[in-house]
Amino acid sequence: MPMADWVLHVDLDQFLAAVEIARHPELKGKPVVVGGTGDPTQRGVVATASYEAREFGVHSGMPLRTAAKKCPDAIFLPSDAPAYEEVSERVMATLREFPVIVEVIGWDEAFVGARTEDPELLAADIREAVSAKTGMSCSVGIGDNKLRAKIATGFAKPAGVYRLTRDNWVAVMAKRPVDALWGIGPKTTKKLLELGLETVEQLARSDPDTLAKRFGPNMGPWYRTLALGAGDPNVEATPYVAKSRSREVTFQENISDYANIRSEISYLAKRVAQDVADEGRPAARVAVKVRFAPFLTYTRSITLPSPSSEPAEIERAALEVLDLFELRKPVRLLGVRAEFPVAD
DNA sequence: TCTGGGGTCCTAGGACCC
DNA sequence: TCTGGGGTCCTAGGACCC
Repeated sequence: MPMADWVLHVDLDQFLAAVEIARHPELKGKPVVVGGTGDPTQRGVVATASYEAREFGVHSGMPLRTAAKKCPDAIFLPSDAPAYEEVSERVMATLREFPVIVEVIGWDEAFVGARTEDPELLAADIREAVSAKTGMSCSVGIGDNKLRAKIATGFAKPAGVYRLTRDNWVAVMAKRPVDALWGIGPKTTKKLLELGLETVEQLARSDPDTLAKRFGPNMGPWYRTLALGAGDPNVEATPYVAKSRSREVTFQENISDYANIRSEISYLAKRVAQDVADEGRPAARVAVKVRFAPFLTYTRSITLPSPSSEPAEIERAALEVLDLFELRKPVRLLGVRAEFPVAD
C-alpha cells in the first residue's frame, strides 16, 4: 500500500462506566449507570451507561429516574470528573507516543493525524497500547477527513476498527437517514424532511440555494457538503483555548425567593470568576441563564465596560444581568457564563 | 422518558455610523 | 421630507456536540 495521510478517530468505549468498572472489578458484566449524584431519585441524567445497561434501553441524556424504571437492577454511580480526567490524560499521553498528531476533542475522544501505508495496522497498535497502558477499550474510525473518521467510529464500536473514505462513502451512507451525519440533529432532520430530504443521498443531490434560504447562507450549503462526505482533513495539536467559562446548577427543588436566587447567582459568579482567573485572561462579557419551571430557558448578557478578571466586577455584572429578568415563575436552573474577548 | 453541565458556532434584528 | 447601501457591534436564541 502507498504512503498516505489519514485521519483516525479514537473513541473510548463506554468511557465513564469503563473507568468505574476498572476500579470496581465486581461491576464487570453488570448494568452500570454513571451520572448526576448517583441517586436515581434525584434530578439528573445519564452520562454513560454500560453496554449491559444499554440492553435495557438506557442511554446518555436519559433522566436517571427513567433509567431506574427501565433497569431497576442497575448500579447507579455519581459522576467523578477528576477520576475520568486522570484516565483521559493517560490515554492521550499514550496516543502521543506514536509518531502522529493528536487533537483532543473531549474526555473520551481524539483525532489522530498520521502518515502511514497501513492505517488498520496503526489502529490495531493504538487499541493495543491504550489497553495495555490504561486498561481502557477503544474503537477507531479511519477516514480521509475528520467527518468520515468520526462517522466510521460508530460502525467500529465496540472495540473495533472501521474505514470510511470517498471510496465507500456512497455505498455505506447513501441510503441512511440524514441524522447519520455528524452535525445534523433531530431539529434539522425534521426540517429537511419537510423539504422532502430524508436520506444522505437526497441531501447530497439537493439544491444549495434552497438549503441556504431555509437554513441560512452558511449552514444550508454546509449540510449538503456533509452529505457528500466533505470534511476537514487537517489534524492539529494546537492546545485548546476556551472562548467562555460557565457554571450552572439545576436545583433539586425549584426556588422562588429573590434573595435566594441572588445568592445563588453570587455563588456561581464567584466560581466563574475563579475559572476566569485560572485562565489568566480577562472576561469581556457576562451572561446569566435562567430556566423557569416547567422548562423555559432564557439568557441575558452584557458587555463589560472593559475586559476584567476582577471577581467583584464579574459578580456585580452577573447580578446586574439577573435584574434584567422578570422573576415571576419558580426557577429550576441558574447559570453564569463569562466570555473572553474574540481573538482577531 | 419532566428533561445535567459544559461548551461551540450560526443566524438575525436593531442600533449606530458613514 | 424621505431616503440608499454597507459595515460593525450588541444581544437573544437556536442547534448541536460530548
